[in-house]
Amino acid sequence: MGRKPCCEKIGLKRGPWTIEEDHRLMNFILNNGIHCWRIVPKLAGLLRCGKSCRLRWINYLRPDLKRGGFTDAEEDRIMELHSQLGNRWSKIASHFSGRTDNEIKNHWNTKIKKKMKHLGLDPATHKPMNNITHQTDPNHQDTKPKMCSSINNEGEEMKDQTPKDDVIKETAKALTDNNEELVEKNWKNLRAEEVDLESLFETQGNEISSNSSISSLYSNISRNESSSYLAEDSISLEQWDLDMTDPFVPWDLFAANLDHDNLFFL
DNA sequence: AACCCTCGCAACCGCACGGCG
DNA sequence: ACGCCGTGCGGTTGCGAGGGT
Repeated sequence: MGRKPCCEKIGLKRGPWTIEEDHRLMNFILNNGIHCWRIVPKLAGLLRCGKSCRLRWINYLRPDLKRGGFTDAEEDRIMELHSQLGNRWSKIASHFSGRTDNEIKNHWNTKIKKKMKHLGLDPATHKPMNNITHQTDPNHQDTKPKMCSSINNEGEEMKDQTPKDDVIKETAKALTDNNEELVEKNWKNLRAEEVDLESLFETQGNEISSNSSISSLYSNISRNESSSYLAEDSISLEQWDLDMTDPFVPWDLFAANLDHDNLFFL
């Protein structure tokens, strides 16, 4: 009746890995490589199933993992690849060095999905959705940005949006008019369309260089851009980086001493 | 202080797939 | 062609941390 389990579950440990288990697995793999995950736990002296060992290695112990928060560029790339590949996380992960499919999948489900909904895009289709928020907020209709170039290829959905050039002109005027609210609003949309706002700011810089309010606004938006998409996310990327750093495992030392010839199996 | 809720991440589960005899 | 086996993949769950009441 059905397939038998991949491993004998009785007597095997489950749940979070201990440091000692991590060290045992790391030492074994680095000394012996991986030929059969099923026998790895037995030979390494671990009360885990092979699947669990594989997952732990791939998602956490592998020395080439990047770890830490995703950059805006990475997020944009994930969205672009997701629009082309769908939920094929391993395929998406293959476009990034040092990122795992699990990591990307988690980031998608916890952050990017929210970000897209916030921008009025359906995470499943990457197309604009009829959002109640937009219907009740007249400002949203003109500022709905596109996030992915692939959506551009579809064409139709974007035709009714405010032309990018007009928004740029409007933003430039808002800069000179000291209209902080409009600058901030347009900034997010233009940034989402990959408009070089730094150049725009420099262009307008002569006229507003004495305007400390707009300058500081620009700095604040630039610095906190990613978190500004998500008003509910109060953790900055810097903070996240710190939180994501594992204090117990000396990765750099580990990687520096690694014989990369042993990683043929990755 | 205690409880509840939400969020993010690590880990698990079950199915799919490919290699091999 | 078929069944077995090991591995890969994507969806889901569990749990700890942090914030709110």
